[in-house]
Amino acid sequence: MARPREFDETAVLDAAVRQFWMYGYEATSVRDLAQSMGITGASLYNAFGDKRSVFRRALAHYVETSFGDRVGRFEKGLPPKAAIEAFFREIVERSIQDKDRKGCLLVNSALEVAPHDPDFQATIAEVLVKVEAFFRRCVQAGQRDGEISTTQSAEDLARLLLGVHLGIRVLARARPERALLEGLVRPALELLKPTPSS
Amino acid sequence: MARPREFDETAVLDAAVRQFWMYGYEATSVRDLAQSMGITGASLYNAFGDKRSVFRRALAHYVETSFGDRVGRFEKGLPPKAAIEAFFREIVERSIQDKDRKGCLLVNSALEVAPHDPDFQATIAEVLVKVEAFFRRCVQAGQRDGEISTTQSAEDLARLLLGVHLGIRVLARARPERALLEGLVRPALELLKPTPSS
DNA sequence: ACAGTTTTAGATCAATTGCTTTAGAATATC
DNA sequence: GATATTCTAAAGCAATTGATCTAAAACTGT
Repeated sequence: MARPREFDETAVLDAAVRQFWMYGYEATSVRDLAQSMGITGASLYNAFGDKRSVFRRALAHYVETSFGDRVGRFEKGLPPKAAIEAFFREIVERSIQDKDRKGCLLVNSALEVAPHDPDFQATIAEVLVKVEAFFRRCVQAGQRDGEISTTQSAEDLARLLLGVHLGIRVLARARPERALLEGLVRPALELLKPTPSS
Repeated sequence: MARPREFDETAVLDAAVRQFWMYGYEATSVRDLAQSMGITGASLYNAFGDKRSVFRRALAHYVETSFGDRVGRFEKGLPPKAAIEAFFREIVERSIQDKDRKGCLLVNSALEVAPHDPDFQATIAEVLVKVEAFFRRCVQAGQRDGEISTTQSAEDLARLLLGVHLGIRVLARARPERALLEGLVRPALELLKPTPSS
């Protein structure tokens, strides 16, 4: 019963993601946002409420299309250890390819916005728990199949993989060098190998 | 031949470090800075030039007193493997203790300011190279002494330790939980152990 | 066709940003 | 003790910030 919105919501969200991803929350002004989203400031406030809400929506959109998609592709389509390897291979490759050094919006936000915003703190921590849970499921399945070592608990191995993952995301912004990132992953994957004796 | 400065430079730098550490570069205004440093805005510009320069000095001061001090204490006073363990133990402990979730100013800056500022990009990358070099020296020395495994190259093990370190720094801001951080470090240290067979 | 609603665009708001200026107080050298 | 220099304090600068308002344009349902 009224004039319909002229813009596609997921399309403008993609643009918002890109902007926050490149410049962070604080350094992105509402005008920057509106321009890159191709809408006016009034439309932005009309459709989303305020800057924080745009960010909230953008972050959720990013997590869904980035991490969620990756987990879906690898966990269901590959054996556990291969899923872990593919996960890291893809992230390393994208980190090296990305000339903008954007890193990971979630990790960037974990450092920039989480510490001073209880809401985002909880949201971001939850996602990190999900990343850890993904690794844990893979490790547990691999341990059952005998393709992953059982000398360390699945919990600890998952924690290590989470940490390695976050480390890669930091280096992707500061030192996106292939030798460094691949060399970092190599020992981590080696740690998963079962001991030849058992 | 003129009126001397009324404030102690390292004291105000400590205050600047604390401010940038807690709120980041963008979210810290010059007024915030001046107030926490206990000097006026004019004195700040008089003594340091501009906000960027204050940050540059503060970051250098932080690296020196934080990372530099730690390396000095552990590398010279402990056997190589113990130095690595002490390094991680101290960082984990401080991360858990810190109610402000400040994390590490260097890592925070690597994500916030490095990607868009070539100067800081180089500076921060250099420090990360030094962290990696510290780990590599420890691993190499440990491998010579036989207390660290030689199944992986010292270069790769150092890269892994660097990545684990950065991962801890991220989690320190988002999920500073003892079980998580200690569980993360455990497999990494296990990886260093020489194989019993050799 | 009309009424009702919601979109747009652009001007505009007060507040804050990094930074400068002006004025005066304080000190080392001669 | 006079001079020169550099400090501090506070007001003030233009630009930008997040957010709002007014009005005109556009669409749906009756």
